[in-house]
Formats: sequence, structure tokens, C-alpha cells
Amino acid sequence: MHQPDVRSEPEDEQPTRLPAFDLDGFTPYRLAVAAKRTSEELARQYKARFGISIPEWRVLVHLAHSGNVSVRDIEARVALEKYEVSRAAKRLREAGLIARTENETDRRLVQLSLTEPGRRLMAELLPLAQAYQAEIEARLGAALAGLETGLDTLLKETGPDPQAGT
Amino acid sequence: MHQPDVRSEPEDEQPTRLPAFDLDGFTPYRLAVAAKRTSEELARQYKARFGISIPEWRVLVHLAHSGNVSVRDIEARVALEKYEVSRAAKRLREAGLIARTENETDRRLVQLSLTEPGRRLMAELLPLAQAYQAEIEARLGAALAGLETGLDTLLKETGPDPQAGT
DNA sequence: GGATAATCGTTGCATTCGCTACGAAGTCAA
DNA sequence: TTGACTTCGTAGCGAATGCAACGATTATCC
Repeated sequence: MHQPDVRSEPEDEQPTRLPAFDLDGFTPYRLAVAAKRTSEELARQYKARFGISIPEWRVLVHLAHSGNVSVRDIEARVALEKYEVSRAAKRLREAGLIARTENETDRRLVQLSLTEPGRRLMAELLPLAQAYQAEIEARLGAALAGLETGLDTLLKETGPDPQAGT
Repeated sequence: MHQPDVRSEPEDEQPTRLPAFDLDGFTPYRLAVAAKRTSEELARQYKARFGISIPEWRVLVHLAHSGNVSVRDIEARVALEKYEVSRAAKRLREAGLIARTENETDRRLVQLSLTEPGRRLMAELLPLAQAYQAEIEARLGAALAGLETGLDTLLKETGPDPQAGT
């Protein structure tokens, strides 16, 4: 940073100087736009058909391959806050897609699991998502590997804990 | 509804089969998490200090390097909807950071521009953002180029129009 | 054992979001 | 000029969001 020049000019002529900044080259912005586009593109496919939101989708996905799970388990696992999971689960329960049982050994915990209707829904949804993933990969072509490596780096950093279990 | 295959197996033993699906390998999800992390990491730096949100931040950035601009100009330029810009501008106006003049030749249009307090704010904010960008690039190291290439691809597709002017 | 702290999940509240409709202003055509 | 149509920006409304506080249960410590 250099000195804001001489004061030879009145303020209303040369106000506070701003550094050049290109939003289009700003990685957080680029990520946000790319994320929004892909998420919405996918969501269009299932939102209209099944009426589920993104938090709900994530909860369903997690339940689809992890039998009985508590809210706490899902929480950081799918990058949602506790209350998001709770509310998503509530809506899904009202829709009859998931069921809730109490954990006997720790009655604070809740056991969430897919109902049969929920499983049937996911049996339609998951292939759809897989197809979309394939589409993205085709679009990216040779750029795929680099993107994933970059995302790996960003996602590994700042991660709450590198636990990969469960 | 079609018949669910053979009935040889009882439903409670082998419910609807689901394909394997790994959310952690799902690009839209990965993008969403990476975007949220980086945005929040940056936002923590300015939100607490200046109390501005992401839409407001984007509007400010655009105004910082494009003098008098209408809502319409900002709209797709910073990936915001019309009403988001409008509302962000309203809040910024109330905070005294931007000013609004009428366009004389077309009175439907609104001319938005930074006030001096707004410019001073941006004089603090922009270096902060630049530092964060540098931090991200350092974190990524060799992975940076690949990530950016991938994002370029995703952002170019589906783009409303490849116009780069203004 | 009993008080205290920590954890789990939910909910109240205010704010923000997304969609749509609206008034105001301009354009176009006859 | 007048009337239909388009564009600009805003605001209403219902839903979703984020935060923080809460009841319920369990763990910890003295």
C-alpha cells in the first residue's frame, strides 16, 4: 500500500481510494456460485417431483446407507446444524418417509430410519443423483481430477475432526 | 404402480434395495460445503466487525469498482436475484453506505453508488478479502490451478450469457 | 447419594428468503 | 396521441433460516 497521494485535490473530487478487486476471481464467490448452480440444477429434478428440500435430501441420503442413526450422528456428517436435522426430520416424519424410535440405553437419543415408503423414494432419487453426478463429470472431463483435488484440500482443512468412522 | 418383483422374500427381511451412494463423493455436495466454509470463514471477519451480510457484501464489491450502477446491472453480475439486490441496497442505504439517485434519462432506473462512509468501509474490507484469497491460495498450493479450471468449466456452462462487458 | 455440569433434541422468536404481484416508467405501433 | 406491451424496482406473504434458550436425560465430581 502506498500513500494516498498528495492532498492537492479536494475530497469530493478524489474520495477514498479503493484497491482493485475482482469478484469473479474470488474463490469463495466462485465456489458459492458453482455450488448454487449445481445444487439447484439437481434440486429442480427432485423438488418438483417429490417436494423435498436440500436438508431433507441430505438426511435421507445419510439414512439410506446408515441404518438407525441419531440426530447427533447426522449432524456434522452431512454438514447440517443440529436444528436443521431436527426440522428436516420432523418434516420427513410427517411425510411418512422416516420413522423415529427411542434408544433404550440412552433415552436422550433418537433413532431415525427410513420407512418403506422412504426407501422406495430413495430408490428413485439415488439413481437420479448418480446420473447427475455422471453428467457433471462428463462436463468437466479432464478438469474433474483437478477440481476434486482442490475440493479435497479445502474440505480437509478446517474440518471439525478427521474421524472417518461410522 | 407396477408389481414389486417376486414375492419370494418377506418384506420385513429384504426391503426395497438401494444403490450405494456416497454423499462425500457427490460434487454438488462437496461444492456446497466448500462454499459454505469459505464464505463463513470470510464472513466471520467482516460480519462481526461491520454487520454486513453476503448479499450486501456483493453489492458493495460491485459498486466499489463500477461507479453508478442500477439494480439491473448488479443483478446477474454478482449472481443475485433482483429482489436480493433491492433488499440489500435498502439495508445499505439505511446504513448510510450507499446512495441512490434517479437516472434522469430513464426514471425507472436507480443509480446506486458508494457514499464516502461506504468507500471507507470498503477500503478496510477489500484488503481483508484479498488477504483471505491469498490464504486460500496458499492453502491450495499446487491444487489451485486445477480447482480454478474446474470452476471455470462449471461456471461457464449454464451461464446466462457469456457477456463480459461492463 | 446428591448437586452440578454436560449432552441431546426441540422450539420461540425475529430475521431473511423466494416467489409473485404490483405500480411506475418507458417503448412500440397504429 | 393513445393503448397494449415490456422493463425496472419494490413490497406482501408464507416458508425457511439462525440463534439462543429450554426441558429432558445422562455423566461427572465431591
